[in-house]
Amino acid sequence: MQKLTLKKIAKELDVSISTVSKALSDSHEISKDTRQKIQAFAKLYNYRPNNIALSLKNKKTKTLGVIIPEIVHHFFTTVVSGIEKVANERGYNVIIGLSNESFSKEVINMDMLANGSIDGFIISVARETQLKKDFHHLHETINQGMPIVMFDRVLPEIACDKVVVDDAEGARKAVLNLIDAGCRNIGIITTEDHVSVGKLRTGGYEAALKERNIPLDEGFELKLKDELNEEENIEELAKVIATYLKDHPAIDGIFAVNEIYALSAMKAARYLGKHIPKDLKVIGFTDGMLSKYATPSLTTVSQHGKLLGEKAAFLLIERLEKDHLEPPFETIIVETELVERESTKQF
Amino acid sequence: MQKLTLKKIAKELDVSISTVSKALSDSHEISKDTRQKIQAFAKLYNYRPNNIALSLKNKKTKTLGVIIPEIVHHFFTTVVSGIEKVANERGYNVIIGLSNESFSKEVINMDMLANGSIDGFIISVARETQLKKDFHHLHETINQGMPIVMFDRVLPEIACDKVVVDDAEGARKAVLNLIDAGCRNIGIITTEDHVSVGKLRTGGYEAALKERNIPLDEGFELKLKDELNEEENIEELAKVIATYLKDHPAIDGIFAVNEIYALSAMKAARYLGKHIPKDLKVIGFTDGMLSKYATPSLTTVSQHGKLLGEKAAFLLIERLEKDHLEPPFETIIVETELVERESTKQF
DNA sequence: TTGTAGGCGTTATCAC
DNA sequence: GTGATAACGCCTACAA
Repeated sequence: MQKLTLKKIAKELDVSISTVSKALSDSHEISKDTRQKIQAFAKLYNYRPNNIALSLKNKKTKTLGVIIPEIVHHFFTTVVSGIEKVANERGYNVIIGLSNESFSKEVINMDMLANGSIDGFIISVARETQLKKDFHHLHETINQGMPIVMFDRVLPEIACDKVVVDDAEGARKAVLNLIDAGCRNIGIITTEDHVSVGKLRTGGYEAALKERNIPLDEGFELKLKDELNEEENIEELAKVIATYLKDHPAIDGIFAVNEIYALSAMKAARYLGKHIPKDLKVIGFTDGMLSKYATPSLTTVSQHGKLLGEKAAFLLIERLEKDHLEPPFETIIVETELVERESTKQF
Repeated sequence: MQKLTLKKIAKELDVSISTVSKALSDSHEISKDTRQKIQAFAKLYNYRPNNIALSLKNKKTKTLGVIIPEIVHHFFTTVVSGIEKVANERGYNVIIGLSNESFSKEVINMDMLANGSIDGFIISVARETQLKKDFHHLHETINQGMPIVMFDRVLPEIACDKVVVDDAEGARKAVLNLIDAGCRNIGIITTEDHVSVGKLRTGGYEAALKERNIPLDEGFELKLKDELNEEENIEELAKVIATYLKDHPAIDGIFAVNEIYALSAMKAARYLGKHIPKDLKVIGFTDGMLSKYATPSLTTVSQHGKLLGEKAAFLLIERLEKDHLEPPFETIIVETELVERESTKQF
């Protein structure tokens, strides 16, 4: 019971292939009789046109390539769900490629997909790519006429549509919230500078302090090495933060650029016998499961990942269907939202 | 700067298409001279064969279709990462389709992919599909010669390769652990019966009690309605569990069939002033982030999702490449592992 | 050593 | 109203 094709239908009903094709698209060129006969037959044996053949003919695959650094990651996962939603609504499929934060895997994955498998990319670049600043694969892709939409970790060097979280503003609002809650010595736990979003969030932190005339204390900025993000270094992470908190006993508020850092900060505070939120208030970035279920539950800056994914897919599909690959390009900023929970409660 | 094709190279170098094709596959039919010339040209302009054309010709797409109920879900996400790893190693791409636990979305998604876009499926069926027991889409797919590998939520009614977690045994080990830790009145928080894994885990729970001659108390089994799994019902969930715990004050151990239920049980216990693990020990199923970062950290049954995904991809690719679609089919059981943390510590 | 022709499944154009 | 033909990009058996 192999797949049915136009050819087989044609042979079976003793008509030509093109007659079948036309009949199935309900063309008025074909007599009502033959049309109905062919349609009935096709329906009975559940004929479906072969996507691959259509792709070859139309030079459109109706599938989007999504390249993300990691899939076991709540934020990216929400973005993908948003992409998938819009893609599906508009008849597109979604192929996922994982870079694992590696430059070469990102390149290989894109190469694999760029050769006809997809119509366009939605990508959040790997950390290593940001570090190396080697963007040849992105340039080549665009030069070949394949549109790219970047999200979250975007590159100013690349001319394409972008969807970003309002990182700086989200961080600013978070830090202002800490200040309003009475914190005066606010620390930040962030990533190394090459991670664009880490840098932006740090910028927002600094802006908020400046705005309220709180002097910036360099020592209050803790930049954590990339290696500490590995799963097996959970304990190590908390220890590093504990040391930092001990070295700066005045700190009464922490803004962390992600959930894990925030939770680790809470754990570290617990080691030191500090009560949260009484002695130390904490705000994280990325509103995932962890924040919701933590004890105390964690106040976070929600990024609306799903919405972000929807916008990215929308942007890409619009560009594809309008067949308009030239500038101007759009950058959509998705607003963040402060979700207040127990870790910043006032007494 | 459009994509380069054999045709264009042929015209450019004034040879025939087949010469180019042969030269690029380094065929000895072609003289060393022309071969080198063509290869150099192709390399210079970065020629890549078009995947779609290859797929059409070879009737192989080298891509796997993965259908899962949800992507914002740690377990499925780890499985996908395992699938992606093996797929990539063997030159396959991965298309993701989300069913959102809906029967019709599952059918639509599979239909969309089954028409040539992929070579085979890896699927964990939607809750609604298990409930409806309508498997026509799966049967049709298999009848058309497209192999399926089912994982986690598998159906005995379908003849295909399967990869499952050792649910019953994992549950049994967990409950035995509770008993050994001194619990005598052990409750279970589980799903409705139509969820296959919920049922299996409940079976393991009952087996463990029987094994240790602890009488089964029907009232100790709390079956939670599907609706309570929705995000917005977090608080509701904890309340239902709190009522249950209050109604059965003797309970000193809880086995929950997933992370959320386990965490909600801990929250409920906290409402009631019960100390964990002193008054109540808790074990969950699914070793995700939440368990690791909970306070107290949660003892769980780890399912090794990534390994499971790797096995599933391996099974599918093997079957595809051996071009052997007939029985016998294989069922691989991935062992679970009890990860002991604070929620079951003895005093 | 190189080139021609046919076919994978589809649709569109043009001829009958 | 129906059918033959070409084309999408590739590969390969078979000529030349």
